[in-house]
Amino acid sequence: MPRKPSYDRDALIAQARDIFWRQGWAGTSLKDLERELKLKPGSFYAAFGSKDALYALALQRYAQDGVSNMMALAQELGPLGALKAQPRRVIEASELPTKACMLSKTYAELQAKDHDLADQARTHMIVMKTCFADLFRQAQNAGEIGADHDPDRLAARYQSDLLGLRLSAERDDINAVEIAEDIATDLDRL
Amino acid sequence: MPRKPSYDRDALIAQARDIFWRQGWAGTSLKDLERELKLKPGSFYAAFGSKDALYALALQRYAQDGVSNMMALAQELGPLGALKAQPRRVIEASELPTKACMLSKTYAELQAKDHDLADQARTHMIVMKTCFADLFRQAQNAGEIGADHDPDRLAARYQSDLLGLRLSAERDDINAVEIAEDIATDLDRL
DNA sequence: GGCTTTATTGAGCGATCACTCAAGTATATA
DNA sequence: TATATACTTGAGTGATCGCTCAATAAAGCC
Repeated sequence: MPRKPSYDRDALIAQARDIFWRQGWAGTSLKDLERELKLKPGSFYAAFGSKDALYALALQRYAQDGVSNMMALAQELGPLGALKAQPRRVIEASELPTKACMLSKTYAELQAKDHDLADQARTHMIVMKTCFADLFRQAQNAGEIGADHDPDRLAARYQSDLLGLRLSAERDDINAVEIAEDIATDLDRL
Repeated sequence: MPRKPSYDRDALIAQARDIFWRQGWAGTSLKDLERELKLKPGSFYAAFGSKDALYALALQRYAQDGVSNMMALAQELGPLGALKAQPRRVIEASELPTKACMLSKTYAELQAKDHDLADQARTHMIVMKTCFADLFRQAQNAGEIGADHDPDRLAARYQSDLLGLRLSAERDDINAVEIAEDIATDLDRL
C-alpha cells in the first residue's frame, strides 16, 4: 500500500559525507544539502531527521570504509605492506573530496563546543587506531618489525603522522609525496 | 581634544585570538566576542571593522608569536636543540586555549570556501616552515645532522609531524608525550 | 565653562540559519 | 477503479547571524 522513496538512501548518505567532509559541519547549510541531494526540506527531514543525524550517518560511513579499506589492503600486501602503502594511497586518491581526514576535521571543529559529533568522531578514531595497532602487532608476530616496540605506541605515532600528512597534502606549497615516502621509510627501521 | 579608548587594543586582539583559536571561525559569533571582550557592537566595529578583520589580526599575532618563540628557543638551545624541544613544549604548554595549531585549524575550516583567511593562514604556515628549514640548515652547517638531507624536505616533514602531534594532543585516548619524544628521537638519527 | 571630537551604547536591520507542516501527488493493495 | 498510505512540495516559523546608526556620554583644548 505505501509509496517508495524515489531516492537511494545509501547514495544520499555517501553524497552528504563528501559535502560535510569538504565543507565541515558549520560550513554546510541545509540549503547546500537540499541543492546537492535534490531534496526539499520536508523530504530531508522525513528521511534523516536532522542535519546532525545525517552527519552522524556520514561519519559512520566514512569510518567503516576507512577500516575495511585498510583491512583489504592488509589482505593484499600483508600488515607491514599495508601500513607502508597507506600514506601514499591516501594522498594520491584523486576521487576524494579533500585530503584531510574527516574524523579529525570534525573533532577539531566541534570539540570546543562539546558537540555529540565530536565524541563520535573521537570514537571512530580510536577504532581506526586499534586497527593500526593490530597491524603492527601482526607485523611484529611475523618478524617484520622488531619485538622491542609497543604496537599501541607505534599506532598512535603512525596515526598522528597520517593526520599531519593528510593536512599537509591540502597545501600546494608542500610535496606531500615526499612526506608520505619518509613516513613509509621510517617503518622499515623498526 | 579627542577621547581615548578605554580598552587595550593589543590585549583585545590576544583575547580574540584565544577565542577564535579554540572555537574556530564559524564557531565564534559576534555575541561571543562582544561578551568576552566586553565591547558593544558599535565599539567593536569602530575598533576592528569586521569579524574577519579581527580574525586576520588574531592570526597574525598567533603566527608572529610562533616564529619569535621558535627563534628564542634556538637562541637558547641551538638549532637542533630547539627542533627537538619544540614538540614537548607545544603540547605541555598548559596556558594555551587548545593544543591544535590555529593556522591549520583555520586552513582546514575555510579552504573549501576559498576564504581570504585560509590564504592568510597558508601564508603564515609557509613562513613557519621556512623558519624550520633555516634551523635544519643551521644544524646541518654545525654538523649536528648529516649533510645528505634536504633541509626543506626535513622542514616539511617536521611541520607535518607537529601538526599531527598537536591534533593528537587534543584527544585524551592518546599519550601525546610519547609521540613528541618519538618525533624528537627521530631527529637524532639524521 | 564652552566647544569639539571621539568613544560608547543598544535597539534593530536584512539575511540566513535549522526546521515545520499542511496541502498536494504518486503508488501499491483491494 | 477506489482507497489507503506514504512521499513530495515549498511557503513560512522563530532564532540567530554579522552588522549599522542615531543618540548619548566623556575627554582634551581653548
